[in-house]
Amino acid sequence: MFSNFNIQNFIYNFSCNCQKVQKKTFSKNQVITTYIQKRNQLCILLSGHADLVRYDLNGNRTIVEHFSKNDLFGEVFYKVTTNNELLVEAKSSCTVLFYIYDEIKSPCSKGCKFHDTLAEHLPELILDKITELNTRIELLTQRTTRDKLLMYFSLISTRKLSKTFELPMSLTDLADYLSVDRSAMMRELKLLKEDNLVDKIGNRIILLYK
Amino acid sequence: MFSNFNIQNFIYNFSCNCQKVQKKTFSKNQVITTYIQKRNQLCILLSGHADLVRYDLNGNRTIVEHFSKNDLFGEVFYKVTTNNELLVEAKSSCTVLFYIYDEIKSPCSKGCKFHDTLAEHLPELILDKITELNTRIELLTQRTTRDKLLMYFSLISTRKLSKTFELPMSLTDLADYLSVDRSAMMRELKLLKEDNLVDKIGNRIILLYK
DNA sequence: AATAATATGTGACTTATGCAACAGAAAAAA
DNA sequence: TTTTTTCTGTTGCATAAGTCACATATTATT
Repeated sequence: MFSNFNIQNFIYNFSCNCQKVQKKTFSKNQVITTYIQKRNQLCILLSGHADLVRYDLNGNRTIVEHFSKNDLFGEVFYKVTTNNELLVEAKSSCTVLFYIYDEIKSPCSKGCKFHDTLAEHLPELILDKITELNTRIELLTQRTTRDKLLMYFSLISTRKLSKTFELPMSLTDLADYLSVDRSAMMRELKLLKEDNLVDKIGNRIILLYK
Repeated sequence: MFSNFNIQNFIYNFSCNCQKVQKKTFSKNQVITTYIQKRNQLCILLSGHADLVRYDLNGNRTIVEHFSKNDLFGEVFYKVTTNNELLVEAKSSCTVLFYIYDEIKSPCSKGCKFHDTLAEHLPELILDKITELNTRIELLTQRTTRDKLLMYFSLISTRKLSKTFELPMSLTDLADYLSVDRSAMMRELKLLKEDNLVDKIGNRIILLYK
């Protein structure tokens, strides 16, 4: 995912003098963080699964992003502009590395290698984030639930290098991720099966088209 | 829009030795650029209006982004991942500054001030882009056409600091931007008028709610 | 192991949205 | 100016998608 920069090596070899790095663990359904204005928090998901979730005034829940191991999140990647609540929820037990910035690009005054390396590689990391966001926009601009499902499956299939895969989230969550009604999505999945485009055993998907 | 960095001063005072900057003009409906893989092009719209447009296999057109004066675009902000065609179309006469990078973060070997300043401020510029993308995602995750319209109007209203404003694009384009059918959108606009939430005289919108 | 909680799967019904088609207004081109 | 093109506004109809409600399966919790 990350262009040239190996985030994994980086995370496991970091050293920090500035006391601004914290590692915390969370259990399922706990709120990992809420996004607020003017805070520059950067988080790395070391293990587990988590979602960036928004609740709107109508009670609709939207999964804005879905995070897996080594994914980065935090206000650094999401300047808060509207007043809808944004929070990151643990979908399973999670370990998270928290990092608070004063200034994004300036080097750390304490000579902290972690901070400096991160600042150096931030442009690449942000560009990767942009790619994800653009993909998400492409997904959301699909006009029908069917097209959203097919595109989503195609993305996962490409990522997993296989036409058969387990969904990385529950079907309930997938509906909130695609921004469609769950039961309507289930109906469409049934139609996709009937049309022999997709097979489905529980949460395992098998793409049948070439 | 741009955090600390004044893009306007920057553009009008640039100097460049590396011959990689070009200024071009376009007339309405001309294709300014197409997005392709592995090219690092950065463009600045000096005047006019333009759209980043995607055409899918079903013939649907989606306006991915709408650009006005001083907006930045190009592959730097959009790594091409899918094989859908992406192009920037002039909506009126446009002047565009083109810039080709070899490496995004490295300083210019020719000591080109333009290049260096841009590289220095790229993180901020990209973060601003992220904000736009996130706003766009929030717009697209609105479940109904009504909610999309209301949120879009609210965004423009905030930007223009007025409850009355001219739409920055045609209604036909707005439908492609919100990813909904044009006639269905027109119908919803009529319903918004009937419900006294919005008034509309041609392409001028007046928000009536507090 | 028993209970509770959450997720999946489905159907009947309503509503929102897309589609096609057209007329008039506005804008662009000749 | 006149002509052509594009945009706006509207309708009838078909269909996709949301709502509600419930049964069953699966997964946590006690």
